[in-house]
Amino acid sequence: MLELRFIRENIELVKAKTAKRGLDTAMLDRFMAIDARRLAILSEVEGLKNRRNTASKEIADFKKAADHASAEPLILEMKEANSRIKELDEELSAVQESLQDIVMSVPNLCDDSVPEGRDDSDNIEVRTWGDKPSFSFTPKAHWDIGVELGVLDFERAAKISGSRFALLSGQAARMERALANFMLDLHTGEHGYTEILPPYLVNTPSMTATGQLPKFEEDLFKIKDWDLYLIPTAEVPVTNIHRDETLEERDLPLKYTAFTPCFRSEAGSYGRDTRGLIRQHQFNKVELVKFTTPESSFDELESLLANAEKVLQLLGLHYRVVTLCSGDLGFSATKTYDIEVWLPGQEAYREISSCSNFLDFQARRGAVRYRPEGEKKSKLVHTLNGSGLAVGRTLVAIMENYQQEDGSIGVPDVLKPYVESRL
RNA sequence: GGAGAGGUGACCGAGUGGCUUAAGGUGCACGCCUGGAACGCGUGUGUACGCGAGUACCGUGAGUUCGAAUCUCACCCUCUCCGCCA
Repeated sequence: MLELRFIRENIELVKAKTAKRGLDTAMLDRFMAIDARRLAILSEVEGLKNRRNTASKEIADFKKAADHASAEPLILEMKEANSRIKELDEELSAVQESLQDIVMSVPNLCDDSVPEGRDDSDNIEVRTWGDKPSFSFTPKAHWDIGVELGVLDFERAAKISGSRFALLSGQAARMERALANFMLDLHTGEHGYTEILPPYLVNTPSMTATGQLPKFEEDLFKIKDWDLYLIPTAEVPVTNIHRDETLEERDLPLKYTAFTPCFRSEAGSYGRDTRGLIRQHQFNKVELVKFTTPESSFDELESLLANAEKVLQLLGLHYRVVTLCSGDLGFSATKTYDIEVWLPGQEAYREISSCSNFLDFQARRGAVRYRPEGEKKSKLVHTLNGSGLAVGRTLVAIMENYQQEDGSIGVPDVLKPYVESRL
């Protein structure tokens, strides 16, 4: 969420940045009109309330002096003023509600370094790491490898749950677990993150703070008869750890990592990625979340990205980093890097991590502040997060990159302790 | 599900209709003191909206009143005990 006053005072900038994302700016014109009405009501009703407050004190003084005759006309005056106050208050809350609806659906301003573009084809490659592996045979897609090995079962998953669910067994299930442990050990042991195991069901205020609500409810699974949603990413519960809190600057940056399942309805992606593990209603992810000062958030974005890249480097998987263009950028983010891993079975780079800086956009919605050293006024923190990594897609990458001609799958060296300790 | 207790500022905690513009304490900031620190003393210390005077905010929402943290109603949450249960 952007600050109301900022929108009012920088309306042309906000419109330009919203247009850069390829979005309609008509709502911003409505914002200006409604906001003007709001200010007019505010000035009238606050004047009346001021009068009421002073009159109430006068009445109290008269009553104390047992001078009921002098108090009477004031009481009558206030009875009349109150009916006008009630009128204005009602209009004010209606106006504020529609203003709130608009402000909550205005996306974050994209950073100046974000390239202008329409969709993912306009994303800009920043760098690549490693090389595409070469094969003496034609590499297969992971769904063929997995089904042939008997470790991926999509048919039974469909029977149990439906489409876009998977059943992992044996080596695949164990490797998924090994990957999660490996990633968590790396981020907690080497990168200084604190491990979190959060709730997987969260309420409306939490979903609103991080930006999933009110605009993207159709992407979420909701629990019937409860104010609870299945998390689409650990970003939601972990960022909400400090909702409505004031942190101390010396404690920043706060760095958390969490391994959780993620649940997404994938509404509107009907024909896409129907085979394999790439696009599921349920998948596992190790998430990285940071709370920082405004001064350091862009540096922290670079190190967050480096922390995520490290996972792929240690696994020996070729990837590239892209900067998302304005049209592909998420609603709450000011800048996002995607890491795309190479999948030889599909001869394509596929997103395996998304690392974003949200500036104070989520912090304002969730009221996450910090007190700068030596200052008395608190400020909003900056929040960041990124996948470190999507575990299911990492499993896919290993299956496709480490496949052998005989149909078996090699185990990356760093993963061997995790896999073998389970045997 | 049944019974009871409670939700007040960064934190603890007083406060049952108008000297509450929320006591007191802790923490924090600044100043004094000190060679430097601790201790001590003093001052200050929330959020939102508004150019500002100011207005609003004591779990949430509605109500009573000239006036509500304080009274009424509904709801939410936390804790304790009982029941059920992984």
